[in-house]
Amino acid sequence: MTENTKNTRGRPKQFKEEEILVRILDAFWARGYDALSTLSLVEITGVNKPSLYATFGSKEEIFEKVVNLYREKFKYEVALKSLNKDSFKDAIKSFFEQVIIFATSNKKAKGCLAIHGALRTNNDDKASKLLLQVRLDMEEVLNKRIRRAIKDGNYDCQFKPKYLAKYLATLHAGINIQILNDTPRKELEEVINIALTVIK
Amino acid sequence: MTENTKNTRGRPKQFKEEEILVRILDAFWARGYDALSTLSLVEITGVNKPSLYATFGSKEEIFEKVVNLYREKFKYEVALKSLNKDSFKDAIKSFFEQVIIFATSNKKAKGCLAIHGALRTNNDDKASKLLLQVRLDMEEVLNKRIRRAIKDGNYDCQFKPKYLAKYLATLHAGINIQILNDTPRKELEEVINIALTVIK
DNA sequence: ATAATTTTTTACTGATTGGTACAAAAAATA
DNA sequence: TATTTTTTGTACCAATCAGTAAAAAATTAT
Repeated sequence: MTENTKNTRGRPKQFKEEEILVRILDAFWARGYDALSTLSLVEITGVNKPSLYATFGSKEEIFEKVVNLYREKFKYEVALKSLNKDSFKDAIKSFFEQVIIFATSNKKAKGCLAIHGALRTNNDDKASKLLLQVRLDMEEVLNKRIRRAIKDGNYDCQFKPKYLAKYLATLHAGINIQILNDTPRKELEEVINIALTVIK
Repeated sequence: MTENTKNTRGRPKQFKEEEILVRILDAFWARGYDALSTLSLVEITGVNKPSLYATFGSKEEIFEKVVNLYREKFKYEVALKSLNKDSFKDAIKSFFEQVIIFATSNKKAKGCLAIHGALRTNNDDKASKLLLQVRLDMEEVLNKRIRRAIKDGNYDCQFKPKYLAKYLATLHAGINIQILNDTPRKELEEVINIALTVIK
């Protein structure tokens, strides 16, 4: 499916779907849903519109595929790399360090797609709802990590885990706005230092 | 200037500039800069386009006027009502209570214009830069309140004031994303309770 | 009345939006 | 070689965008 394997009839595709999706992800990440026109998609990918539509569907469907790519990317580059540390506080601290690295890793984009891309999208659009789900997923991941720490006796939590998770998700969102403000990385780390004094 | 006072020549204006600006503020607040078309402005205000352009200027200039309205509104309805409390922690806590009330006060809009409206705007647009300035202003207000508390001996600050201010601004931004997520007010208050344990 | 001034109304501009019809091109099959 | 299948390239669609030209309407000043 992904490759133009032998024995397929018809003119062969002149691009690889995955490569194109990655390029489109970067573009949506940098500019949001509404601001990125389908003509821009053509210029960025080098694939003309009818081919894009035939392969990926409408703009909304393209965005849906891109968001799924992003979720995997975030999961592997941020959550998995940080949250499985033994010490709970180290894990959370590492999570936010990775968030900063991740949010500034895309040369053109600033911050997290789930936050910036979402907010640059009409509220009632399907795209907006997709990205809300990504944000809620993220909170759920933090929630699970908190409860694991409590269960394993690694963290004496003085708050309701649900609300601590929401606090961390709020912090994550806020950090991303700071990234949009071009706040230097060093200052973000100071903010996180203060924020995480609530733990332990 | 604001009213059609006597002794003015020419056909009288059929609207009051201030009332129109307030209605436009609500609309930009709810939908952001890009998503609100000039045609929508006409429908919302009942004033047709040439009159709007003659009175307020281009869409960007209209937005600039609207942002200034918003800044005053925020200043008087949030900052002044809360930050002049004697106790520093009470002041900050009250600030966030007011933020929540303010962000949910507009029936149609959710959250803070400076955050939602901004993020729904192209990064390189003038509108985006205007709203960045509003966010930085807000941080500066918090910064001043912190330094005043330290100077007056009301708060033994263990952090650099600049970074504590940035932390609070980050929290403010995050809270607004949570409001976009439709997080209930009660949960937001729990988040703030946790967040403000860093103080004292 | 008539002239001067300002606002409103209608109708429009060129540019851009998401999406598509259609035929040429390139491959496998028969 | 001829046919079938799929993708590509061109050229377009109606809708919407921000912004405006020009004349009609409503007022004050002469």
